[in-house]
Amino acid sequence: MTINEVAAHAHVSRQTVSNTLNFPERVRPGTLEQVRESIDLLGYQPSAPSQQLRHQRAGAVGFELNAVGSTRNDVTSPFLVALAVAAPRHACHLVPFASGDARPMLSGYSETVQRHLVDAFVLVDTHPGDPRPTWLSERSIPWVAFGRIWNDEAATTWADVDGRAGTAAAADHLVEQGYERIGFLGWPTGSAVGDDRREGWAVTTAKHGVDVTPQAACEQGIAEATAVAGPLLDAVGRGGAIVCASDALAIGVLHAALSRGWSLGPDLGLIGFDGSNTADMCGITTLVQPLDRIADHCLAVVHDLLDGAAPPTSGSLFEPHLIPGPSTIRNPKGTP
Amino acid sequence: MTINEVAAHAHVSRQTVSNTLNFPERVRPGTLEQVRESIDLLGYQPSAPSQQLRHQRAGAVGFELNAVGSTRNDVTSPFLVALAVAAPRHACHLVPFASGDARPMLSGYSETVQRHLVDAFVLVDTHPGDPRPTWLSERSIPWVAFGRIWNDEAATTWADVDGRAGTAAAADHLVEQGYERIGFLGWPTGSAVGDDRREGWAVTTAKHGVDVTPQAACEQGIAEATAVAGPLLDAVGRGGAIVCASDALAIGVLHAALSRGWSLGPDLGLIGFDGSNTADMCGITTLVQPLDRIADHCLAVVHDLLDGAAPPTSGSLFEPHLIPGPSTIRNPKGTP
DNA sequence: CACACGGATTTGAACGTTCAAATGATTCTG
DNA sequence: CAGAATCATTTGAACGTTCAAATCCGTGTG
Repeated sequence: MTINEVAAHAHVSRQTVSNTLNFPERVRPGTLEQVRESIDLLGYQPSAPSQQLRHQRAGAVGFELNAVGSTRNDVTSPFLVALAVAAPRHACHLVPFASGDARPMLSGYSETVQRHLVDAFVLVDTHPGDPRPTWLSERSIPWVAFGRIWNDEAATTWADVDGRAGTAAAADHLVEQGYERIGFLGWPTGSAVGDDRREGWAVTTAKHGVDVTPQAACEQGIAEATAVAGPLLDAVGRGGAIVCASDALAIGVLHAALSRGWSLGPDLGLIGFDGSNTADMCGITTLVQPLDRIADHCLAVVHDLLDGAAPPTSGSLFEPHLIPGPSTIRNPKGTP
Repeated sequence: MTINEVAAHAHVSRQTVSNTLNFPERVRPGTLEQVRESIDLLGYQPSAPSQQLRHQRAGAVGFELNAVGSTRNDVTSPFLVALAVAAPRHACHLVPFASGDARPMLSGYSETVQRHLVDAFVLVDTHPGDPRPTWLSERSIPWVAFGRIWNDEAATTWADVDGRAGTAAAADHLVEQGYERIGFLGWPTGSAVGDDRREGWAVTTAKHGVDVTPQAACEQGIAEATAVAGPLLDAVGRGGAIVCASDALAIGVLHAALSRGWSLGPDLGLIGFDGSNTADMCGITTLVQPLDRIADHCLAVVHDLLDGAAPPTSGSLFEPHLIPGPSTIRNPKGTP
């Protein structure tokens, strides 16, 4: 089904059909309706390759998939879904690609742009020393990152979750639920994300005058968390609570708690971070990242960049949303 | 960088450049080398939109993303990565799309084909009554499924994991490790996948003459598994083992075991299914699906269909691979 | 030495779309 | 009522590629 077939059916020229879709105000109302009828009747949809060729724009955004399947899988994979949902709103589609292990790091990026398969990228799993932002900027290829850009203070095309606000909300929630001893399990000091999340907890427990606020740290992982959870559980005691920097850590703590015969909620308040499926299935209260809004923001940014607009004046932080689960219900059915 | 610029640089016509890439045997050796030099020097890569337009083929495969983020997330999301890795080998790329909740079920499929964004689909999360296979076949749009096709016995364009072989390997492994009482936790009878997995365990434990083989069933979910795990643990007793139909179920059993103070391995042998990240992080022995091979097979099938080849004579089953973890080490450091 | 033959290379056309310019139809103005 | 102005519509050209047909050029043959 091509534009010419529609034109023939509606007894107009191909350009009138084109105008009907792109500049309806240029077409006389009567003709407009008639053409629209033909379009609907024939189910015409313009061919993407033709438009891409004509416009010299792919209308697509590249997305490197290596990260999915890594430790941060819980976040990046739902984020990809959020991007796919948001894409139609920005008149674009996604092209995921995986740079094979054997090939140069950035080959996937250069190939997809050079072949005009994509005209911009969404980066995930950005980290200090990440070569991608500078590499792309040097070639003036538009990009936006989910996650802060550590290399370059001046970079503004990024969106991230407000970890501080998240753990603050977690601490608020625990106090509200009646927990009086609130610990924190995070990652070793030095990672900006981790420090941010720790600080939200620290400031907020202080604000509420919580007395017992032990903390511990370990690498991201369930076994790692279980290993260091002991002293933390001792410190907050039965009936205390722990805020974790990630859902994996929370699950590790859960295992440690179960091993001592503590049950989630009454014996231990527990809050994770990221809104992973597993946390939900375990009944752990968690901080859900607003991935739909973040995805929308990312696509809006690259869309504007492609239209030649100036980059935003700063990166964007999005507050996570606390989803209460059984793990923070202190009195399942009863009065305080 | 277009073919014309390369042609000018190499002092030949555009068609010679085209032939250099597509039919090198038509080009005189001397010219060939000279043109190749220009191509390398200028870093030319043919434009995908042009080729798509000319060939009337997108060279892309559609992939519906709704399923990712669902309960089967653990499998579909790594499968997408496997597809992305395999895609370059089949000279194609992926176009993931999400049918928004508000819109008709199959709109994503019809739009992407009509716009020539994709020319085939890989289906996941197929289920009895799935409208997609017939809908696509009626329109003679090539497709292949990861998961059996329940509607249509005659369908052969699918690949799936051999659940029976998987749980059989699991039972073998447990016997080999010295476990003498081996139970099974699966899904309610009726789901073909679940029944298949149950049977592998049943047949193999019988073969080894295992005496104590209790079983139980519940819906897919961690809490659900924990809820029904009690009697099963009682039946196999301390030092027994349990094979599960999925990793989520295994984690549910793990929680029940931890609550009784049992430790994985010595007190309870535990095996999950699917090779999820979480199972790995929990140290649970699991059956990893060969997603890379399955992805490769799927893309090969649609590629052949697009070339007009006849569909395969039957669907393909792939045996999962058992990855041993601490959860099936009966004697951490010692003799039997 | 004219001529057919073969391989190497070039030119024309087309894929479906949209921009720019040209044409056609209508109304307004003097 | 001729001519200008405005609006609606059509035609030509181009995006980069590849297929098909045409041209070129050196060789061997009658």
